[in-house]
Amino acid sequence: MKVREVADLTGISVRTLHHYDEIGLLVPDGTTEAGYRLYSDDNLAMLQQILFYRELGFSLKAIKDIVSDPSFNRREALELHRSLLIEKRRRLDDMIATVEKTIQHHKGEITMTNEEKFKGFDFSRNPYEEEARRRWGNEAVDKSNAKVAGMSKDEQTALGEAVNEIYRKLAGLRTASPDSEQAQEAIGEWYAMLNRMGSYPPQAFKGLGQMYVDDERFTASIDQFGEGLAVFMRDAMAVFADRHGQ
Amino acid sequence: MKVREVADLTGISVRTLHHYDEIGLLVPDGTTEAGYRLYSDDNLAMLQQILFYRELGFSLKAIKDIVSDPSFNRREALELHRSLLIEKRRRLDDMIATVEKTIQHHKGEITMTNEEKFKGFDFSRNPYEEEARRRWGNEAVDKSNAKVAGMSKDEQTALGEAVNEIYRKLAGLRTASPDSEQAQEAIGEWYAMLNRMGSYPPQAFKGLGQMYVDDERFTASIDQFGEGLAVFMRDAMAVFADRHGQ
DNA sequence: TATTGACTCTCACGTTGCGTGAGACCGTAA
DNA sequence: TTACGGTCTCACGCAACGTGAGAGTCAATA
Repeated sequence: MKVREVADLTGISVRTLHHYDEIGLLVPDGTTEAGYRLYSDDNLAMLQQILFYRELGFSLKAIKDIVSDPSFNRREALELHRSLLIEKRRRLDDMIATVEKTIQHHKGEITMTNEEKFKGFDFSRNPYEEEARRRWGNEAVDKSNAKVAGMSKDEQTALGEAVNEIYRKLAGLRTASPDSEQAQEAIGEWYAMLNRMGSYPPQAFKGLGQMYVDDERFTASIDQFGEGLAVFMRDAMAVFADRHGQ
Repeated sequence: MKVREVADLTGISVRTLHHYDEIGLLVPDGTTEAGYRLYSDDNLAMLQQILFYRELGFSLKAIKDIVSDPSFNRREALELHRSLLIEKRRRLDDMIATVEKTIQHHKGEITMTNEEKFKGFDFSRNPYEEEARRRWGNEAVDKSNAKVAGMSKDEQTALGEAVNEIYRKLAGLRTASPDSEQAQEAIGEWYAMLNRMGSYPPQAFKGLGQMYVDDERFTASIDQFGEGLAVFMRDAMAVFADRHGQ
């Protein structure tokens, strides 16, 4: 496919495709003798990934790092996308609620604090680090700090909220069996998430799960999302690690 | 409130507030003798509006035009916000569905066309909407969007089904003459349908029909119901408009 | 065959919406 | 009165393209 066709298909501009070529983010697989860019189906799949991340507010540089990472797993990435998108929708819900409240407020029906007025619009004020320190203790945070520090505020916020999303999902499943399909799928998201921040081979993942139960600080903060969640996660993580390690 | 307080409350940076002051988008109501910016509650309300529009992707210049317009109606604006946010969420739903489909696709369970792969990613550059805004102005399009966005999922599904029904009926008639009684009756239903969503004077209706043929994206999607349907509809719509316009 | 007219290419500068210091002043708590 | 954090105004930097300019390409048509 030539530039124009790709542009029409995806809704982005020709200039944008040129730009992505320039910075090496999306280099077309082929060119005609005349120098026309020719995009393959693989290029299109890659572009889809790029647009996913762009929509989520990642910088092009960050996107390049992500998709060119050899450990980049398409399937896990897609599942991460899904949870990030869901998180974004949740934020939109907050904003919609804020608007509706404001409308009511204008009708004089209720009162709003200034803080309420901005609920859902609070993107850059990032609870990630504080919460993470609370949740995992300082060492764990320091370890992943290198990676996280390289991210933009938006990316960090997205991550922190995605973490909450996974916790909530797991909390909702915690009465099921840890080796149930749903539980394993959710814990797989958690695994993918952790591997965005650091490198966790299955054994480390399993050990981390054990720590959730052994270290009461972990237990306490995890169980905020639901009584017994830490134990459930430990078990699910163990099953996951055993199935995926060799 | 001083800059820092506003920044903390809203999650935007001090620099951003300075910037908004510089460009005259949000000038604080007062200053101390030392030159410190002092933001009033009105300023905060205005900032809320600004952030609404910003989140929706408007440029700061556009936002300035909007909020400084004397005819700017806070309540209507808020209701428009709500519907635009809901529309955005709907697009997010599309994207989530696309991701889920892609995940299934990776599992080899279903196949996807290239077009499907990009559904939901065609945001502001939506050619239909842009064109419609150019031709009939913003209010008509916004109102139509608002109406559709304000519907429940079920209602939207029902609407979509009704639209398809009319298309099918028209497709069945497309070999007849565009000014035949049957054709004119069916196109009349189409006219009624459109007027349920927005306001289309006969001339706009005629123009819309022309667009079905001029813009190949329209043509393609309409002709899915039958080869030549777009052309047939344009002709029938022109006849209808001529007969019903004054 | 020549000529459109739509498409593509590569520079290269312009624009938006801030980020990021630098250097100076303000305010209050010890 | 000295420290220390908040605030001010320049002013340059940067990402992600937009927007021509000028030139080559390609298929259809006169």
